[in-house]
Amino acid sequence: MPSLVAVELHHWSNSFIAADSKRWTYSSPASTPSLSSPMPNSDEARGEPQSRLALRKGNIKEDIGCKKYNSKVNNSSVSITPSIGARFLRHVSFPPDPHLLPSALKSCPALRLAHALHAAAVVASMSLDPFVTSSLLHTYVRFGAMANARSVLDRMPYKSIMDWSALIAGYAARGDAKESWGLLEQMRSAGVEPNVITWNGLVSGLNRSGHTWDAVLALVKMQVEGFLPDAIGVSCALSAVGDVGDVSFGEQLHGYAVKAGCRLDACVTTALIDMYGKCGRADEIVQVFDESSHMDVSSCNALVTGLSRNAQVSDAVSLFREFVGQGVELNVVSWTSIVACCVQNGRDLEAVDLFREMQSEGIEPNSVTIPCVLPAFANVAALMHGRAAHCFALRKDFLHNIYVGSALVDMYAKCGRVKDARMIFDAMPSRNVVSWNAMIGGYAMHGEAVNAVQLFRSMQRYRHKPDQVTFTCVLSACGQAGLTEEGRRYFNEMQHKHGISPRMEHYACMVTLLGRAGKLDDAYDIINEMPFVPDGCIWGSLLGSCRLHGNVVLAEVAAENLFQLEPENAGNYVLLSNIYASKRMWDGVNRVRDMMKDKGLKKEKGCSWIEIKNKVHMLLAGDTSHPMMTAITEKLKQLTVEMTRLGFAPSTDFVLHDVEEQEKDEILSVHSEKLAVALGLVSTSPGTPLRVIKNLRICGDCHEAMKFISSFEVREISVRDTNRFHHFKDGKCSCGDYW
DNA sequence: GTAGGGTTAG
Repeated sequence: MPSLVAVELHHWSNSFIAADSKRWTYSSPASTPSLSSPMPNSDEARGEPQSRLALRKGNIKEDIGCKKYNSKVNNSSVSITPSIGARFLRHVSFPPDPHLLPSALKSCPALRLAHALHAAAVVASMSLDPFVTSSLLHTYVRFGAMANARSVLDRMPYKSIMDWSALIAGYAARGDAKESWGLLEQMRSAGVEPNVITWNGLVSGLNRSGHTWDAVLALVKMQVEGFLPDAIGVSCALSAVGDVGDVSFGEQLHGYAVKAGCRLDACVTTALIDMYGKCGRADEIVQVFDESSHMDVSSCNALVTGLSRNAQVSDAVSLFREFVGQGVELNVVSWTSIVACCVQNGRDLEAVDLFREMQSEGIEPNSVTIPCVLPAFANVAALMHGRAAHCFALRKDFLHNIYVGSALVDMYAKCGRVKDARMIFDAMPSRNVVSWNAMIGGYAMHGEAVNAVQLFRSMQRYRHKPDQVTFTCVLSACGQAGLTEEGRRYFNEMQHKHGISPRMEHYACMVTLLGRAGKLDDAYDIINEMPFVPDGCIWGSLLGSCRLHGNVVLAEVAAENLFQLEPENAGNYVLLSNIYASKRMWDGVNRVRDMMKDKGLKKEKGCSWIEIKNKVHMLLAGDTSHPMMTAITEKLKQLTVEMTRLGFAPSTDFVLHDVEEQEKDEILSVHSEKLAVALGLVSTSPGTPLRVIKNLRICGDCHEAMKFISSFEVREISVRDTNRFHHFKDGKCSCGDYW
């Protein structure tokens, strides 16, 4: 019977919410008579968009969108009205039965439905039934509606230890440490003795809400008050200690766990590995793992992540392979961990391969996997893979997740689809500094400086605090758009208004910004004022600006510094030589030529920026007469034949998506691209013409294309224009790439 | 008929 209620509720809640969204979203709570005292709620009362309500569904951790979240407790109010209760009762087939309501609440999928059930209970005079109230309280805690939960508890004639504990854990998990401690006291004064579970709930909640020190202190206090922390409390505290990075406290907890006999508990092992990994103790994590008695998948995952954190990427990957070979039942966390490990260490193609392998193993990605793998798609400009991830996220209702949204914005921007990025950005129900940075950076990356600056202003209007990344994007955008004075102002505001000390990249942006505007002396002053030794990017930027404005004196200063920092970089010498040549200072040209000879450096083919630029322009413009185009077209034909032979067909979703984007006349080329990208990722290595194909069609920025060209035409190259500087070696971009 | 604490992936 309860399961039938659950099915009906689920069905009913969907239609109720769909039909009633306007009313729930926009109606003023004050306009409806209140049955009980104002019942606090959140989004409706604030008039926030309905999509935000989706946050309340299901797993709170997942919905808030972060592992350890810190969200404010709701204190606004909405009324539980008799009309809602009555409407609810008219809609369902079951009677308002005190035996059924708890079951209904147990399977309740949305907060507003819980409100309706609450209203129905009040209408049917069951709101004081102990089972009903207890269920209501736990349901409200589940949805994070703490003020609702509190109000229920206050009215409960009998408050059990479970009720108190749930509320305390709920407040702690929502970041309201003060309220949880207060409740603990109230609980005591009400004559209920807290137990280990109450304490553990407090420790766990504080840890999850990011109040890491509070969590550790709670564990200490628990012990002082005579409760012996068990495996659960120790695991939570270890997790908190890892975030704080206090390894000595972690070691004490380790010792305690041994004494208390819970060291070999699987969760303690995992938490210990995690803690040592976060504290940079790579040796300890292996030892703790080796000591554990059985192969626990969580410990395996923690080990992989721990090694990854400590820059032992190859070890992490080979260990993962060993686990696969040993038949360890790896789960979605395991696969996400290894994908994240590769992405974070610049192994994008390996990450993409592992992601595909994960899918072929039948492991479905979740809302953490998607933002982990998206940067890999973004970095190799695999737009179609990115879109597939977008479609998947849409189907799985992950788009409200702030990590998923931000990663999609970043992916679309890096793949040259700035408008798509903006669409995702605008639809995000909530944003954090990462989301803003992704969008502002996306604009800056594609030269849309005005949009970048405008968005930066809106960010401030929304009272979101910019960080150092935001300013890198904004300063770079200002430099590109020639907004010199504005850039200067932001550089000052960054330090004096926002308290952010400029880093190397901010100085590089300023040197570029001033240099480009012809204020070379100011640029030089900035370099001299820097609190650290300028790197090659800084001097390179100045040298580039000197080329632009024909300033030989400063060019010589910049070049001298650059030659010391990068003695083997032929591009620097060539640039100085070009500056001399533009002034017809042939002595200077000869001097540089001699220097290059002495060092055994040659002006390699393809070394000059102009040559590269011309090639990129030809490619991007789709110049079919270019010899490389013939090779690409030929390769594409081969791939298409091969794909057809292997029985691959382009996904309908993609085609429809493209049609919607009014790219009808490009459908054929999009098809080809998909085939090429798909097969390219299956069976080819980086540096094949496939990258050009992708860049050619989908990447508005020539950055990736340059990277590609340099990877197979010359071994080392330094490319600078007035906006950016790139140093390529063996196909890798090693400096000046702040994105 | 309800109900309290668990580690690891972004």
